[in-house]
Amino acid sequence: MVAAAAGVSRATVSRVVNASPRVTESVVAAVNDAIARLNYVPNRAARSLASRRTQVIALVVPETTAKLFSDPFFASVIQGIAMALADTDFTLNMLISSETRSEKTRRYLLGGNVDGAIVVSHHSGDHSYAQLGQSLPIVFGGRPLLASESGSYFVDVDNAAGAAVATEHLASRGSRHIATIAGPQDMPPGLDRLAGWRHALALRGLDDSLWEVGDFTPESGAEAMRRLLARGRPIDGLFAANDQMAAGAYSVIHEHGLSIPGDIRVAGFDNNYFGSTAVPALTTIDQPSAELGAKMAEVLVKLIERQSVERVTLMSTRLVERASTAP
Amino acid sequence: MVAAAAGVSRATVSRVVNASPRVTESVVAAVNDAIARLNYVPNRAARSLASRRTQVIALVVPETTAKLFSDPFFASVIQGIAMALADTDFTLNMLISSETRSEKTRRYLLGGNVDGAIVVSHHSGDHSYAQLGQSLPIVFGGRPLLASESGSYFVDVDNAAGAAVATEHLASRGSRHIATIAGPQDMPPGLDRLAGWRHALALRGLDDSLWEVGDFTPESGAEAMRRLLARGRPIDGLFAANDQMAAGAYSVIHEHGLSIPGDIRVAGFDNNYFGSTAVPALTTIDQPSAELGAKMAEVLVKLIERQSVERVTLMSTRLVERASTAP
DNA sequence: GTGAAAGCGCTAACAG
DNA sequence: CTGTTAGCGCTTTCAC
Repeated sequence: MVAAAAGVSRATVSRVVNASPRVTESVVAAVNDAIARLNYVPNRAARSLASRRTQVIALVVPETTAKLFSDPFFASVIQGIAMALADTDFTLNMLISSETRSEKTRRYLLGGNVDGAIVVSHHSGDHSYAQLGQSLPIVFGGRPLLASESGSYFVDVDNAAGAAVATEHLASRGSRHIATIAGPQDMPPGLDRLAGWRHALALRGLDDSLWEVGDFTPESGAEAMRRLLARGRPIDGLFAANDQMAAGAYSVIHEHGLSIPGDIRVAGFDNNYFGSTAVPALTTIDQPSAELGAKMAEVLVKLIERQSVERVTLMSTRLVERASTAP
Repeated sequence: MVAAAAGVSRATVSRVVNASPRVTESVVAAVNDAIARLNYVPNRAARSLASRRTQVIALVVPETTAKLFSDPFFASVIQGIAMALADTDFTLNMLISSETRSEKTRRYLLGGNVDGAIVVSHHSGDHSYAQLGQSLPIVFGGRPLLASESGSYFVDVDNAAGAAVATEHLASRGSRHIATIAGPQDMPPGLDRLAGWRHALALRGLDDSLWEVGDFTPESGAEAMRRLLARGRPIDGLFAANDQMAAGAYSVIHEHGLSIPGDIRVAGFDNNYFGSTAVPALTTIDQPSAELGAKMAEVLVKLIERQSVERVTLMSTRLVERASTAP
């Protein structure tokens, strides 16, 4: 180790690099100076081999969700993770784990190649990696679908609260027959946003039977809207569980010669450009996606460093009012 | 190394793991069996320390492009990289490198922490990391802006050809006064798409003075369209250098009481949902984004393994015809 | 507070 | 073809 040419031993240099408290100040300065001068960069491999810590965090992305990236929300979450980690000594290792290789992923994770993992999936309820949580620090994006897996650490957005806010907003603007296009009922966001809609209607004493299920795609939103209108009952408000489905619903509403917000006020959830570029611009619920990712990274790092952390972190949402719910 | 309990030496196990050709078949079988039985996973750190190869590839993302992820094109490129790498033993390490830390990134890359790097940026012409190419295998996404940096390896989409195809398509549908909203003229895609538009018009002997520059955002597209219309000259065709700007132009065209494609046929570039969700749906040029990423990974891996590769790889585009250019 | 010595788990010559 | 012998560059007891 050349830096030892700073007049000290390799061990001391190591201490300085690792910010050990028990090193004389003058020595620290001398070593740091030498490090800068020699352009020294510690070798990660050697370091982890000796310390038995890898400084690597895995980002597990179930491949069935190859579309993951095409969803701006997740892209943003991942960005948040990357940004948060950039301030630490941890490195991000993306694992696209297809179903056929999930066993391989599992072994890789347990093989001492990473210090912890972040699991992000469209099927965020899928905590099938939850069991690993006992052998390796893991943080999930999204609450588990099953209560039985509630032992895991996770960061989630408060879906129910957000949905309730959007619904109440529609009501406050005057809508009385508020329908919803819910997400898949086997995914927590699908369930929770429907529950939030119900909750808000209950508080107002409004009817909560006007709901159809979609799969978060624009097409499914259009179909669901078609089914809702086919019921022949009055509808003057719509809460779509995401902006994509709201966009799909838009086209059907227009097809039927109805206007937004004139005949039907519409609110979505996610705040992405499906909503912002729609005409009229869509009122929606904004999720702090990058912050969510950053929080996941933060929780994981604490977990790895054995600091105490909450098992559950819920991030709050924000209503973004736009033309689609004008009074 | 427990697997040595398969009756052979550590060295032999190593050979089997690394698929060395000179090992007796029966021995290979025995070792593999033991590996499976003992659930053995090689330690990456030890491996790279000994072999002096890290099996890590850096994905460098200049942070000035924090919006990088919000662009579906790049998200898809990154996905392609990740997918391609999943089939190899290489691991992806994302580096969000802010300007202030670019020196740190540089040192990290040269510090023996990675075997190679992929640089992806909005300012794809920025090959400021190009110099590193001499000490470390590097592949860039997008051609360099300066010819002087042409020594680097890069994978790019054939922007000029795509733009020409879109423009010729407008002409073939009957447009004779074809304008363009170009991208920034300090970015290769901005330059090349403008050049492609010019080229196509030249072949037809059409006027090529109708152009304005935008910055790839919808807002800039709207402003550019406003300026184009303000010229007071006839326009019956528009090629926007990306779908976002085309979307921006849409609103201005409609504001002016003009119809698409009735009065003006419009074509974009990128094929993302700005175009597919626009009304009428936008004819555009599709880029094989995921394949582009995959190709970058492939080229880099070959470079690392000292196989021969082309310095330049151009991927071809595809015209996606939609309502905005109906005859 | 600092140095010396002993590995971390694996690969890479070099002999056999 | 396979075993032996050395390290890879760093952290970490354990003395001093």
